[in-house]
Amino acid sequence: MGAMNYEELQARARVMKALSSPVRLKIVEELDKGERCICELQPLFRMNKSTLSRHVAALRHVGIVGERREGVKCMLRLLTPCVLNMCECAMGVIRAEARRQTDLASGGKADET
Amino acid sequence: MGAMNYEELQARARVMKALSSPVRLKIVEELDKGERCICELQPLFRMNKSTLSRHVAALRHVGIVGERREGVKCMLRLLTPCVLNMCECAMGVIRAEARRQTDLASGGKADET
DNA sequence: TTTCTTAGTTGCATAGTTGCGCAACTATGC
DNA sequence: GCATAGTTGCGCAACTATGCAACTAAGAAA
Repeated sequence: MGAMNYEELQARARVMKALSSPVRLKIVEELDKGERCICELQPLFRMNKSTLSRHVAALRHVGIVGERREGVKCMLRLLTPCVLNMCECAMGVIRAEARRQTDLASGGKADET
Repeated sequence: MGAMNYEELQARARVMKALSSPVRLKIVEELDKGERCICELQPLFRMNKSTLSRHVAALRHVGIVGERREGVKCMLRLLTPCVLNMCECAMGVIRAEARRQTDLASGGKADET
């Protein structure tokens, strides 16, 4: 991955930011199971529907989620299942850090994913 | 990747958040080339060293970056090169979205504005 | 030793951003 | 008309990014 200009870095940062909320990650996780409308997502969260709508909008805005109108509902789906890889990578970081903490406690050295 | 509890989602969100800034992404990009101290990173940004120090701290805090003291300097390095995969994934999302925009513009499928 | 220099961190103040609920709105269908 | 599904404007509280200045840490010089 070569040197990037600032616009590219910003674009990437926007994608990361869209995924930097547990609520939005949970939405992604749910949509991975299949299409859902917001009204189906709502019972999974105890928050105002306007707030949930904004979280979904954030994901739509960067192109992670797409919508298809079906009567009164907006059916949502993942446009880029690639984001699941990102989640896996994030887990890698978390596991590596956890390992480091453990190894620190038991005297050893740790590294890498 | 099975259903996750809220703590796991939060942990992932923290990793994403650490990468949700163009400055921090650039730091990661630079550290991918090899160890660097903050004083070597500084010329790449036109910001106060305290601000840069805080960006680095954010990356250290989630376990993306580690440090090794060498005299007066703190040599920084990527602990989890896995984050580069995340960046690649983010590029995938960006490219997919760009493609969608292009298809829309050239009178493709959807209606939209 | 003490002082000086370089590298980095931290407290504080400020400007800007985000997340949230509430209420009002649009849009679709009955 | 009414009901359901979503969006949007507004205001507030919490958080983030930033620069400045003061600080610590380590080595070099006097």
